[in-house]
Amino acid sequence: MVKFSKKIEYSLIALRYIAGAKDEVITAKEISNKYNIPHELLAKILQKLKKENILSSNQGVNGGYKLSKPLNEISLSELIDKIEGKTAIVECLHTDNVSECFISDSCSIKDPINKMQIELENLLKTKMVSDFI
Amino acid sequence: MVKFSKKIEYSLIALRYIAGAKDEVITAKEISNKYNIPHELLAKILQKLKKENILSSNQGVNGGYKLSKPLNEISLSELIDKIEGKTAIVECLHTDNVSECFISDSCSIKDPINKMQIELENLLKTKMVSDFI
DNA sequence: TTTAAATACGACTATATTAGTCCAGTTTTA
DNA sequence: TAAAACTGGACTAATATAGTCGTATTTAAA
Ligand code: SF4
Ligand code: SF4
Repeated sequence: MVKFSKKIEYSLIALRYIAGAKDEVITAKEISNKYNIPHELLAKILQKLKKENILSSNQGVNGGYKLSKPLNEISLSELIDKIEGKTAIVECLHTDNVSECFISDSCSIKDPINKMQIELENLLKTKMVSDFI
Repeated sequence: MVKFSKKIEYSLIALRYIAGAKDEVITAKEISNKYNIPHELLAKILQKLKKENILSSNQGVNGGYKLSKPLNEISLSELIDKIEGKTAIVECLHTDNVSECFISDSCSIKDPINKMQIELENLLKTKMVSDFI
């Protein structure tokens, strides 16, 4: 029910490492070597973080990634939404999604579940990536 | 990252229904009909809830389930643990489990993740099943 | 005493999600 | 021009969730 995906864990490890490093830019390889994270997978994640404006990158030899903003300005909520895509705790609360729960009409717990979702979101919003250091 | 499983949703719907019904006992069929929940699946869930002492049951004709304790004494945390089995938000925090994350030795985020887990658990412990009404 | 309605249990299949791999680019510096 | 790095998409593998099936047992009532 509540579980971090590896993508999120790898993101946190990588962001933390990049934030703490002295070098101007950090390569995916350096991080994947240091933490035994599968290189191709980590590369994908960093690319995504770049696309989402959490990282910026230089290509070519001596290229790599650096932070676009400090870690205390990135909430866990934001990170999750950007890495995994915005999700809801139950089917019927997805906004963008077309799939509909076949119980929906008769469902008796929608409202309280909705409130629960908000409480969880609030917790995730107040947790900053910088808190994972 | 945070998602209710159908088993939990069905549990909540069923518990709520059983708590609100006047009849002495409620059958799995009655609930599955009313809410379009797959009967066999719901039956499994109710059996599990019985085994975990949240429900008690009578077999045979006119049999069914009733609550073993009031809903305000069952936390969401307890329900999840009993239905899905005790889980942790990351591999390395599982107590019973033997599987080990291959990053574990070098992992830099174990401690803060651990704290996060405790915060989430606290939220789930304070939410009672009776709050889902 | 037979039948039907119900729980009980375990194995099985199907589907969805997550994790990880592969390959063929492009960019940049030495 | 070669090597080091990012870029991007398709692919496969592994795992977890959701749902099904078959068979047995219990029990009240006809
Ligand atoms: S309608 Fe009810 S059962 Fe279906 S996804 Fe929403 S909360 Fe869950
Ligand atoms: S060791 Fe680190 S990466 Fe591995 S499961 Fe624990 S927190 Fe996640």
